[in-house]
Amino acid sequence: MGSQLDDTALKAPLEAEAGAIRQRNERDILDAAERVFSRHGYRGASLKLIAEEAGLPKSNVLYYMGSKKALYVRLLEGVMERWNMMLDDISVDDDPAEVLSAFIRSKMEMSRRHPEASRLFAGEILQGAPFLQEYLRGELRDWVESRAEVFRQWAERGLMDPVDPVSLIFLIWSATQHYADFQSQVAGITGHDDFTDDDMQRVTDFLTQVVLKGCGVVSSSNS
Amino acid sequence: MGSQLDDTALKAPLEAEAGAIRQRNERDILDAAERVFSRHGYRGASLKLIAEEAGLPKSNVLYYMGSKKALYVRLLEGVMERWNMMLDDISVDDDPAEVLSAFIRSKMEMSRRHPEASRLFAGEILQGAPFLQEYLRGELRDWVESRAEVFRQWAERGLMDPVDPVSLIFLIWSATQHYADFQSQVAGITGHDDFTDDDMQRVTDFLTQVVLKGCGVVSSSNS
DNA sequence: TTCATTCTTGACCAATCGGTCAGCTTCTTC
DNA sequence: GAAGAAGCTGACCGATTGGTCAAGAATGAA
Repeated sequence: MGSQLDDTALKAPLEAEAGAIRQRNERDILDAAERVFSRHGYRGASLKLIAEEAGLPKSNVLYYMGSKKALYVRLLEGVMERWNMMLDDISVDDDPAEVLSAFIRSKMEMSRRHPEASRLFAGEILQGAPFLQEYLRGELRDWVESRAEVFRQWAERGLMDPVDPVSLIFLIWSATQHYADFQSQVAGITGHDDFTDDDMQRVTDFLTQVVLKGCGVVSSSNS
Repeated sequence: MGSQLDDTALKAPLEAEAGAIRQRNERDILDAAERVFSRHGYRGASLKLIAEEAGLPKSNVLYYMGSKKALYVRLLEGVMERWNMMLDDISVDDDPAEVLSAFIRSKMEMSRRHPEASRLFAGEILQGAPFLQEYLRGELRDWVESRAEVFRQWAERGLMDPVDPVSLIFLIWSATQHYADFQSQVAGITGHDDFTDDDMQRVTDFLTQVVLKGCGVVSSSNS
């Protein structure tokens, strides 16, 4: 439905795309909130701080977001949306080496480019996922199960070892997210306060090598 | 100094071992606090809740611990102490396969047996390690560096691939801690609300296999 | 028994929290 | 330019926070 020209010349009777002012302010608030929530956790973050970070009075934050909880949930939804786009179109006929490499690479890039979002998610899970339980047991579970099935079939075809696919997914998740969630630990130990793109590339190569070799993935076209 | 019989018959002029009442109450408070802090984070945890969990009035908690911050720091110190005992005596002459297996196994057992402690630590790191920066840049860094040196020498002797040892340590840390820190995610996705010892064993075997094979560790005596 | 030390606790406090609201200004649309 | 919608915000509220304190109860060594 709706063609391509409903861009600005529409009344937006329900909500959809609101005025330009609203759009800009909501963007500012969400950006600020992502930083503050990821730094202090849900309860540790205060609306006052978020408002200051966004350069608005506290009342204005409430005006646009309704409540602290609503703001938080909206942030989480945004993260999940970006998240779900990953590995969205793999099939048994793809090359395992390529798919797993791409998976590791894109998760590492996520850790590099959106560490706050990653930490926001991590904090939510760490505290028992009070707002995400439904998502975990629903969408995400299905996502994992369908990828796991592909891995299994690769194993059957002898393209990789018959390892438990779910454990493999967890392994890649945890190893890559570590560089966002535990950034301060990584920085403290390596001494690199600024983890450069080069550092990140080295880690990506390391993980790719270990995972592929460790799972006995036969590389068709390789480096 | 001090022989073995200074057990109970001593005045304890400074602090050391205080009265039996103090010892019992402090233990109760610390246990309760570990649960509450790990569940709600530092700022999310309230002294009132900790007190209730410990079965004491709030004032009593302050009486023994001084302040919320002091209680939290003391908990962290306890976790670090247990932590530092791991892999404390490896040498170049040990068998890489055995050492790495033992490392993975003991970290998995830690995740299994002390998930609250693990989550407490994770929460602290996630928020930028405000209380642990010194520890990270000092003790822990040295710990990592000395283990890394052993890994390097193993590689030189051809006992494993020349992978970056620090990345390898991070990989094992993250993959094992995942099962404590992200317990709710693991539970939500696998459907196993109770992750049994058997599940844990399977994951341990998986990780051991992938890491050893992935790093080209030659197993001398193997399974 | 004496008496100092340790322990226990409810009342209280200033600060901060998320959230409401009335009244204001600024836009948009005809 | 009138009128209604959208945006803005300081004052205010009840609840909760970490922490203090004084006064009393229990404990233990002499």
